Amino acid sequence: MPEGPSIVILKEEVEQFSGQKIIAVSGNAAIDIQRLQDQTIRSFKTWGKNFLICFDDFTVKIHLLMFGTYRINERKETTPRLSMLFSNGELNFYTCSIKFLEGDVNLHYDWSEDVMNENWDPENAKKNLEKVPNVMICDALLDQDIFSGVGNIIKNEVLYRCHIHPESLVGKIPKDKIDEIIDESSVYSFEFLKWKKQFELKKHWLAHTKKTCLRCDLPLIKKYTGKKKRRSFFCTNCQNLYE
DNA sequence: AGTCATGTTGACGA
DNA sequence: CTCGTCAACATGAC
Repeated sequence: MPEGPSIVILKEEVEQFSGQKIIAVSGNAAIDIQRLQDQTIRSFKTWGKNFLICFDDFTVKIHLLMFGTYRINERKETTPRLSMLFSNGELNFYTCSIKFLEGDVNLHYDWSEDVMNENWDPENAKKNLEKVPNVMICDALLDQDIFSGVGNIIKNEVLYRCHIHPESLVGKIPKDKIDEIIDESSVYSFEFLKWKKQFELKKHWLAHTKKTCLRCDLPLIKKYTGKKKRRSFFCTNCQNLYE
């Protein structure tokens, strides 16, 4: 379900509850969620795949992991991890990771690392990549401390668009291609957002889950690459391997 | 029906 | 202590 763009959609959908007081709270989260009773939500934020509910002195960090879901003004059959009731509706989260962050949320996150944040800084990403020359680009793109919000779909689409083999080593990739990868990680994330909202995300996949290269018509390779061993779809003819 | 997947954390052993 | 591996979590699509 969730790469960065999906969490941005979540944030947009719950804005109706920003500024609202939580009049009832329940759920099976491992932490003391009763702390939220009568608290007023000051803002919603996202950092990559992290959804943040900000209060005066603390923040609730929600990560949907692979299977997390949510419902707005609806309920599922199963017990929610966290359910919040407001005077104007309710918000329910299921099968997700929920933690507290204390104090100012800005002390917990570097917003320049989030490819969808207004403070996203490509130069910062470039510096971070220079620190890991021996890492495969498929792993680097999934590193949330470099490309916060990028997930496996975005990884595959960015590498295909940039003609880069996923097992290329960061330090061996030409500088101009590094710049292109960094730029495309943000550009594609916003295209992902647009297409996801139109319920036509999959229609626009060029490589992810595809069998054939649309450029040269040769079969795409499916391989679990890098230390993260996440599946990659790529064309050995059209994507250059730098090693 | 079984397999697999848009993800992360923490335990464990070498 | 650090590194790598893997189990755990848990749902829905095919």
